Amino acid sequence: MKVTRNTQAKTEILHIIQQSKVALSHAELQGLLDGLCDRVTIYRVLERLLKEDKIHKAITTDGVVKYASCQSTEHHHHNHVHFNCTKCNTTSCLDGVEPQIQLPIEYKVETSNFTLSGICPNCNKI
Amino acid sequence: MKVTRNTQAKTEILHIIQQSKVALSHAELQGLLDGLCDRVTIYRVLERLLKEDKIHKAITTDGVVKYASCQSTEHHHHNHVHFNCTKCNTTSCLDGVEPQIQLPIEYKVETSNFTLSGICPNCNKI
DNA sequence: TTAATTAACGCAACATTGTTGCAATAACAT
DNA sequence: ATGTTATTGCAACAATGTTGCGTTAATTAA
Repeated sequence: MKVTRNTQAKTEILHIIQQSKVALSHAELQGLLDGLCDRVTIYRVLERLLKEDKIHKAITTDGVVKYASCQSTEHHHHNHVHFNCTKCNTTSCLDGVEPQIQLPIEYKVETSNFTLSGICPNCNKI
Repeated sequence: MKVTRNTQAKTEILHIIQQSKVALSHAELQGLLDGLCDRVTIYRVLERLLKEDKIHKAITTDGVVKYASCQSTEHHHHNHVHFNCTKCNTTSCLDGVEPQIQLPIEYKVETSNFTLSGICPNCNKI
């Protein structure tokens, strides 16, 4: 694979993820796409967008994989925190928040996933 | 459900998890149990052990759910870090390590999942 | 020790999520 | 416009997780 093509599915999926204020699961994307493309295509497009650093993955505390767009212009900076609200069931990036971790140097970290679960400010008000 | 019973399956599953130095997935447990009980029973026992705070859940950076025993005598203290080695494919608790996170007070945190992925000290030597 | 109660189990069936192979399609460079 | 091939759709499968229900066995009480 040398060139990557901007197909209809890829364009639309990226657009949806970029418009969304919250991270979306495969199933949620499928719903929003409303039959534009096949289930399998969604998986493959997401894989490609991840590789191209256009989106990143977040995993909720119960193991659901969600996707969000990369806001920062600098890539390789995905060690921010995600918050999953158990009331409205949304997952969103806490962009400003960065965890400080001291770990033995013998560990070589490649990727990370920090997810908090609880009640978001919006649901807390109600 | 009022009383919880110490069944053979529950006893053995907890034993395996407590003996293990690494966190185990459902599939790994099933392999180790070698037909002692049904697949479904493993799910139900794990659920019960979680509720009883005997074990805790860790989710790897690619969404695999793993289970580990709770070392500390104090419960409700599960915000430690897990490390997932991509080489030997093991997930283990970094017991000493605790992430420092500053987040807006409006967030009410209930559970958390911090997982790092990369190369563990053991595999790094080789 | 035995009998009664019911938590927990096994099994079957299903739902969801993710993967793979392959022929058809559609981006895109020329 | 045409050729190349990345990407898609479809079908089939694998893995993971859930649910209902009749049976089994852990525990309590007689």
